[in-house]
Amino acid sequence: MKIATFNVNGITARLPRLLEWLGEAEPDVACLQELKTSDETFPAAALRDAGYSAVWHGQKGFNGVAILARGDDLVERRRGLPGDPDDTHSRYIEATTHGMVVGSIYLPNGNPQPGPKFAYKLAWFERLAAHAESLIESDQPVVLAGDYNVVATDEVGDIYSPRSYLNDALLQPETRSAYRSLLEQGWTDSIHHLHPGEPIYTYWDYFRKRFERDAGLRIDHLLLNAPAAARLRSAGVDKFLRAREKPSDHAPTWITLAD
DNA sequence: ATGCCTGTCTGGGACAGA
Repeated sequence: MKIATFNVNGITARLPRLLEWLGEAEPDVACLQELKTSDETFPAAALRDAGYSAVWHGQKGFNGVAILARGDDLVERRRGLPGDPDDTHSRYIEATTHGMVVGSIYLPNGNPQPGPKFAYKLAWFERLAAHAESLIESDQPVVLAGDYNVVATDEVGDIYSPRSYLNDALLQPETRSAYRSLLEQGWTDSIHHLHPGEPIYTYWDYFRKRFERDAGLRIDHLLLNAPAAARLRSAGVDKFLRAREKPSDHAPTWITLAD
């Protein structure tokens, strides 16, 4: 069982890369973020032709999350996080498939900080933690996968160098503390668990030759509750896709679970 | 010291991203 998360940075512009990656990597489940398109314009037919059913929560121009699955039914169980009916951003969708609960997460970036965007990030993080608390004890495997917009530490496993990101919302103590609190509920950070300290990045800025220099960040994470973690076998990043024409600035990040 | 790129909506320039 292969489960992936991929911030596509615009599913319309990224459709060729997305389709070729689905064909090559063959994930059973794929969480997508930053669709940047409305519900009406989501390319469901092209994905269906590629063998994937989908649930999605779009938004015109920015945000937007989806879950794709093949080989089993995919049933949406929630769109949006509880706790703020006035939140208009499309940043969370949750479904059941293959006997698991899967959440696709696009946590707010939060820049510039301090400011209202950073406050929104921290508030959204609290709502995510409250919802995660309701999932952690599930007897079913639960996978919360997505772009958390958190660099967990200053260590080289998480970021090539913190120097040019010191002021960034992704590295702030409040952001890291929120992520740590979430993990302390009992979630396993898949890549960190299997590859502690290894520089395995999931995002590289488009400019300053950041990809060519492997000057990356690990901000896309797959969090597992105990029944899922017990089945964790491997984890990695499909860095090859970031090297192709018109790539996303993120690369697909994946785990495999024992069947 | 800095979105230096990129996508989207739009129709040229702003906004968002990290």
